[in-house]
Amino acid sequence: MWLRIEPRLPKPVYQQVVDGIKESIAKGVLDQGDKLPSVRDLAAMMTLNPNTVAKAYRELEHERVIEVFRGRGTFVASPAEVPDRNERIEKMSDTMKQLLIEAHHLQMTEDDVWQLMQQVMNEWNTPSGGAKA
Amino acid sequence: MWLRIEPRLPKPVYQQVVDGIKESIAKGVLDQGDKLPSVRDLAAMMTLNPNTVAKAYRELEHERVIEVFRGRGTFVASPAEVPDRNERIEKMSDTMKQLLIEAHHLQMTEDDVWQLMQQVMNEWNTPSGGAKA
DNA sequence: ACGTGTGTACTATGTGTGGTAGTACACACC
DNA sequence: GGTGTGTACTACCACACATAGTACACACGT
Repeated sequence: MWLRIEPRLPKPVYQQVVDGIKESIAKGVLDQGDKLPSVRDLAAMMTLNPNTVAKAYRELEHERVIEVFRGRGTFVASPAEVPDRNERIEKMSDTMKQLLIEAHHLQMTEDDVWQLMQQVMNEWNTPSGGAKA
Repeated sequence: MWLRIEPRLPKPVYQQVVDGIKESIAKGVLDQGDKLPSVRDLAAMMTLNPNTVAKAYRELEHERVIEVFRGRGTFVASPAEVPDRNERIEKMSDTMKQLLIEAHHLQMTEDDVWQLMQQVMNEWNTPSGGAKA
């Protein structure tokens, strides 16, 4: 299964579902048009409450990551206009700024940050689940 | 004042205090040995509860960002061994990975991410509060 | 027309975190 | 001994997260 949930982590479970599915899509494990498990099925598989999964699906639909067809199921959406794009890029900038502050307090130089970023990108492009089939 | 608190934001207030102080130090607005306002004073200034500020100070002390002297006050610590350094760098990596996923869903290329990072670093080094006095 | 599979909506309940309020204590310094 | 400091409590409220259970609305195959 492409999803792994850790109820212990501070990150809310529904958010882990959202992030997990987005990661699977970004990695190409899930592709445009692929059908996702039903709310009830995924809940059973992950031993979660259907409401929790439904909340995750709602969020993903709002971000236009998936498409929901009542009575038929939910599917990975085709890339299209993304809502709130500017706001979300702004939030990415804030996150990066936070990274710089944290780096400073870890006594890292900006070069160290670049290097770490490079490493993360490499690991991202390398692993088995890499590109689409 | 170097601190700005927005109780509306989803980020907990005490965390905003923590981050705000760490940012001020990283920017050089606060320097090694500088005295911070007392728990009660800062609470009054920011219209917060003393307990909330105390919680922030506790967290900052745990990270060795500040030093606390009972009865005397709290001061910006001198750079030294940082606790949990590896764990925190791991967390930075996770954050960067999340950034890459988010970027993908915003239809950004890796070059776009690099460029944004560059821009954030520039803005970080530029502004008025820049280097130490 | 009906049954099944789907997402959705609602109420209720329990738990944990965040925040405030108030009080009391412990220590350092003048 | 008084003042300024951080600390430790207890109590209370608000909110988000999660679960549980029930019911509804829509699509599709038969």
